[in-house]
Amino acid sequence: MKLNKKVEYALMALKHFSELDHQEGTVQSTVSAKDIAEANHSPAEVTARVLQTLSSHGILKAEYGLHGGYRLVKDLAKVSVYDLVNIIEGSTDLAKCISDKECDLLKKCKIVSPVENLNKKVQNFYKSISVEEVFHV
Amino acid sequence: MKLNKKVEYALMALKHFSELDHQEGTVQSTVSAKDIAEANHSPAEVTARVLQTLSSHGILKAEYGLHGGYRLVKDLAKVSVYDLVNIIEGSTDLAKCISDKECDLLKKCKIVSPVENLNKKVQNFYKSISVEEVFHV
DNA sequence: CAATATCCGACTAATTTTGTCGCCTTTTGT
DNA sequence: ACAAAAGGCGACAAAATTAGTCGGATATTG
Repeated sequence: MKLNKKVEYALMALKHFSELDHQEGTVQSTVSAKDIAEANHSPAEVTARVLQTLSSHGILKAEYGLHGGYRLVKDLAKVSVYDLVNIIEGSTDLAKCISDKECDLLKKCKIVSPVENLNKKVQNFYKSISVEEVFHV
Repeated sequence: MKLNKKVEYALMALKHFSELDHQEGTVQSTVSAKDIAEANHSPAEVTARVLQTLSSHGILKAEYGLHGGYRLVKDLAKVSVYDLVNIIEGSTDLAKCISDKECDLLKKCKIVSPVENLNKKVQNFYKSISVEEVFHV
């Protein structure tokens, strides 16, 4: 039931981007992975990987080169916690058995549908919360 | 964000108990840890431990001896998913830092209150779902 | 008093999470 | 042209957590 570090780093990074104020009509400047990591005291390599993942999913946009880095390109009001966790962790399933075709136990067990039921409720809940909403306490 | 095995075993066990039909006004018969484990194909020792935990928290009642075992003594409509996870896992915190006084990172980081905020929302959600509700798909 | 239960501490094994390293490609400034 | 700074990515190593096992103690019943 815990958030993992990568999701935390992603949240920290997104918060960093969301706090950059930038002029109306201008393009927000880029921030390098290194700078994000330093600002958040998060390990550089891991942070870089997280940013790459966010970039490959269209939340950030990456730019190569000397003054490269990342830029926020998606409205965080339109990114749900569900989206974020799926992007970073790859799944929001409550139990492995839900996607696991080889689970002997759960084929026999009586709780597959109850767990699937709970799973849907939880996922819908996470879908209902945007990242922006999380930041505005 | 995943349920761990112990919680799954607990759900399976509770479902087992909830399906024992028993006469109005009579005491529900006991089921041993061994029987529960066999019925659910769950490892005996771990299952036993889970049942002990449920027992020490007043959800089941244990009886020693030859015809001993466990008996459901709490209305599952009054046990929330939040309760269950807390009993089995000891915590429902989304991030370690929330209870961890020694987290250097999070003292400096910008997302403690956002994460606490999200944490409360999630916990309230889990409080709103009873175990009985999970079983009645 | 033997059989069958729960109870519980300590331990091991397996898995997952977390972080690191090395090397690659792309872009920019000099 | 080319060095420096940036992202991209596969493979690996370390740490932490989760899952499961073992041994023995206590309680109850026939």
